[in-house]
Amino acid sequence: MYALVDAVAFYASAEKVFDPSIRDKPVVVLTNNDGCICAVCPIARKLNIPKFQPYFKVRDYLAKHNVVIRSSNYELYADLSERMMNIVGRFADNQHIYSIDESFLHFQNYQLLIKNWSDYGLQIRQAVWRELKLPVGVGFGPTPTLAKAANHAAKKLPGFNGVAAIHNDRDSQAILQQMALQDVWGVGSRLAKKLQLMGMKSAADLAKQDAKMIKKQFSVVLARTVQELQGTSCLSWDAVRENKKEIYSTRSFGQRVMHFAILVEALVNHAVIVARKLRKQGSVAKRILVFAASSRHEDNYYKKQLIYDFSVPTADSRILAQQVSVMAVQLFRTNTRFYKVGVGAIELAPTANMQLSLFSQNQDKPELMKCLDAINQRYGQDTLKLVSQGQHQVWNMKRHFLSPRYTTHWQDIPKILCD
DNA sequence: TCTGGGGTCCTAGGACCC
DNA sequence: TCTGGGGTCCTAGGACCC
Repeated sequence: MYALVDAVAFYASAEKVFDPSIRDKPVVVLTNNDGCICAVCPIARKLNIPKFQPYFKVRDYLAKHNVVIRSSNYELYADLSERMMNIVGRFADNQHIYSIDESFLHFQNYQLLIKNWSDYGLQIRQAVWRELKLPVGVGFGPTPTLAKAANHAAKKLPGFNGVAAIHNDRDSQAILQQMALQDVWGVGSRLAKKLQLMGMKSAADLAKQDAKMIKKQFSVVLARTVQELQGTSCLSWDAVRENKKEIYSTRSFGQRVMHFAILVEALVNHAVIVARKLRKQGSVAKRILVFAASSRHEDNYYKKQLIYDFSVPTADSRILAQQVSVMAVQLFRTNTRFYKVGVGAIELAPTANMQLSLFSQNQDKPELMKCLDAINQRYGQDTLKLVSQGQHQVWNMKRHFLSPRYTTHWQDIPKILCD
């Protein structure tokens, strides 16, 4: 049995944890640079506020309905996420953290002990609420895709109170019939449209399809989804938590950037982030991609990207940063209003069998990196950093509606005032 | 003033080679 | 008369997810 546990409108709910005064109000959270709406709490959802709309387009509507607006407070969310994952992880022998607010659980030994999955889900829900004041949804199913579907039902369909369990075909039929095609994990708006043209109306119709036919007409990926909906596990537990094949760090600037030095500084910071993520999953980069672009919404849209192959694959922050700053020279163009830059490691190898080059000296200092990670882990990100990462980071993002970093900064710790 | 997220994986089509 | 293949690698862009 699998479970998927995730938070209800995680970012919006996280904002409510330390600010009970907004718990009964509609709350939305904006993406980086306060660009788009990325989380809508259940109360705000009733106002039909669409996700991923540019904020400036709905600003008046939000103001009219007294919607509370918050910028993304990643430090707060990351910390709450970690706590939530720890609580949820206690309930199974295997956990895979899928995103900041979702984790899959896999029950092997526990399976024998659990009599009633719905009750068990309720226990998970109650534990997270009691210890963290975050609402979660819990879905159980014989495959990861069905667990996802059950989770969707738990939160969106009437009759389930945040917990749903699929034990057999009858259960899955009942839920899939009420599910839209694009609510299936792996089916987006594009695929949903095509499937509708073939006469399918609900997730249940997709589940009825012949996987071989789907593979022929669409892709392996969708064929897998169909089989998963039918109750055949295709994503083995190991596949669910496989290492990433690409690792990116990209960001748009708070203001347009026209200076070379600032562009380089931003790119170096992305390189450092990519290097850290690589080390975390035990990979080294064989090939990296670096890009810089102006805004798509502007005339003379400019984008340039470059690829570089390391003769010796690496996850060393210094080496990646160095290479990226060399490449920045070719990305830069004068009189260009740069809007977004990024670095990606697009071909990876495991650290364990690192290929050494015959001709070039290996500059990697894994021990130094280990030390750097340990210090930053303990004292906060970028406590120890490269000089080229810069001091002030003027290019950083715009966050006008930022809440306090309640759990990660001493000066922001909640105070209880007594008269 | 003027605004438009970030991350990962997949694939179609082009370039190149023999 | 006049035609003409197939594999690999690369890359941009698409699709999906949250």
